[in-house]
Amino acid sequence: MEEHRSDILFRALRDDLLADRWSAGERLPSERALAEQHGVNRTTVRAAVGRLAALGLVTVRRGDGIRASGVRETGSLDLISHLLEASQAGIVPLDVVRDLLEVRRMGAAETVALACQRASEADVAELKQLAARQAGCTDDEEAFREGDLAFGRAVLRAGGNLALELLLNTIERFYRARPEIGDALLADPTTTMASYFATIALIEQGDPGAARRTIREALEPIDAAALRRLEGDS
Amino acid sequence: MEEHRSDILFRALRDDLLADRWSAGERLPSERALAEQHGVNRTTVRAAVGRLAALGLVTVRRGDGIRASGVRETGSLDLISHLLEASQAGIVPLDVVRDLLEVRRMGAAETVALACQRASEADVAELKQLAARQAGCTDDEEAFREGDLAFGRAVLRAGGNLALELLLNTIERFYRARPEIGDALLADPTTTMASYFATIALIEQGDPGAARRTIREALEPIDAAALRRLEGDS
DNA sequence: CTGGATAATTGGTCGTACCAAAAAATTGAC
DNA sequence: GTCAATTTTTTGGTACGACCAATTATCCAG
Repeated sequence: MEEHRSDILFRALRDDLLADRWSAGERLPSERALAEQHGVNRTTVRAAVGRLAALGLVTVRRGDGIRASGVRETGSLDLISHLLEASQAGIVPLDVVRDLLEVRRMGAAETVALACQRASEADVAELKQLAARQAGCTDDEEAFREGDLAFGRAVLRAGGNLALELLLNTIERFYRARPEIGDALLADPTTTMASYFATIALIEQGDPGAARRTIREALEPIDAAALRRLEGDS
Repeated sequence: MEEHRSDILFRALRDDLLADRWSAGERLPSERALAEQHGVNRTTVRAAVGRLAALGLVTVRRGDGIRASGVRETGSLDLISHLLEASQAGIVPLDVVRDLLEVRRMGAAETVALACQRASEADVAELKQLAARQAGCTDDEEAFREGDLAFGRAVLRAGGNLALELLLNTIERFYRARPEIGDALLADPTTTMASYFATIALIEQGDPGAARRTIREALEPIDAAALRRLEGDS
């Protein structure tokens, strides 16, 4: 559990910012004031504010102060993992999940499409090997899950787009922050295995456009079902 | 110009990390050691390391230390803006631009597709108004450019996907860091205006699949041309 | 009112000291 | 000798207090 004092302060300020306690451009209290208000040292405040700045929630300028910056205009995608956590934020969590799943579909379709264009024979061979290895551990849930990630990363690498890899990292961080979401997306091993071979077939076929359509159409019902499942829980 | 001592140290460590000076999981020198090596206070080191951690380049644990984490596995998309800057990094800048343009095409296509599904009549009316306003300032370059951003954001808002908005923020930060890239993507106002009306028509048509294909096909030659132009410069 | 010098505010860095978590070294039982 | 528990060391997290530098707000002369 995160319980550093700077983490607590970070969360508090983050929630306030996401709840629009300060409008864009408005100045937050000074570091000294924040320190006194929250009963911590200025060192701690600076650590928390630094994280806010990295997320694009505030901009800090010496002599001026800490200014809130519009979330929608300057926020980083990394913010996504925080939107669910923010208790007081005026955003419905399920919308965030839906949005992220849409981005995931988009990223997955593009990844396979790029792999269609750029995958080498060695890449395809590796994918086949990974798929085969997965077939051997359909009973060991944890190993299967890890192998699933490895397969996804291999496709990503075959696509040869670093930006896309980084984008998927952010999404993965999101799953890690909320395991129940990752769980809701899991299908049974048999279905998953079938998707591996379908993906490999698409890549060998080499038609990016077809790959985009196929992947999208395959994921849409899965995501919709996951969303319904999550809706039922809450 | 950034010339805070923590910024300088941040860049130095970032470049070393991107150049794989430390392999994934390996420990960097302790904060105290880094402070001495770089002739700076530990406070400054902590500020720099905090930024690295926010980018997913390192993980910091009390008692353990600062460990490098594989860029491809845990890096944030925000890293993209830094990949070009990193002088010693073993990555060819143009590849990064190509990768990011691919992500941009993907995001743009998805944005319009979502707008097809979710744009209200008010949204479409706003888009038309923004396009009309742009028609009125085809000669004022700066105003036109600003209006262009506003139009893009309006489409994004019509799509109703916050994650996509945040994703585009990151890409925009990238342009801001390297203005020559944004410049290379600019078309003449007449062409741009035509793309506005084409976009609006697509949204009114309401066919997401068609929108994705159309937008993608429209952007591919533009991006390819920009890439060639950038290649010629270097 | 206006423009420029001046003062007050605010973030950036420094130095030191101490706490807490993790890892490394030591010790001791078997 | 081996391995477990314990102690020591290392390392990040926080606290004060002080001073520097950029920005803004203030005040005063013209």
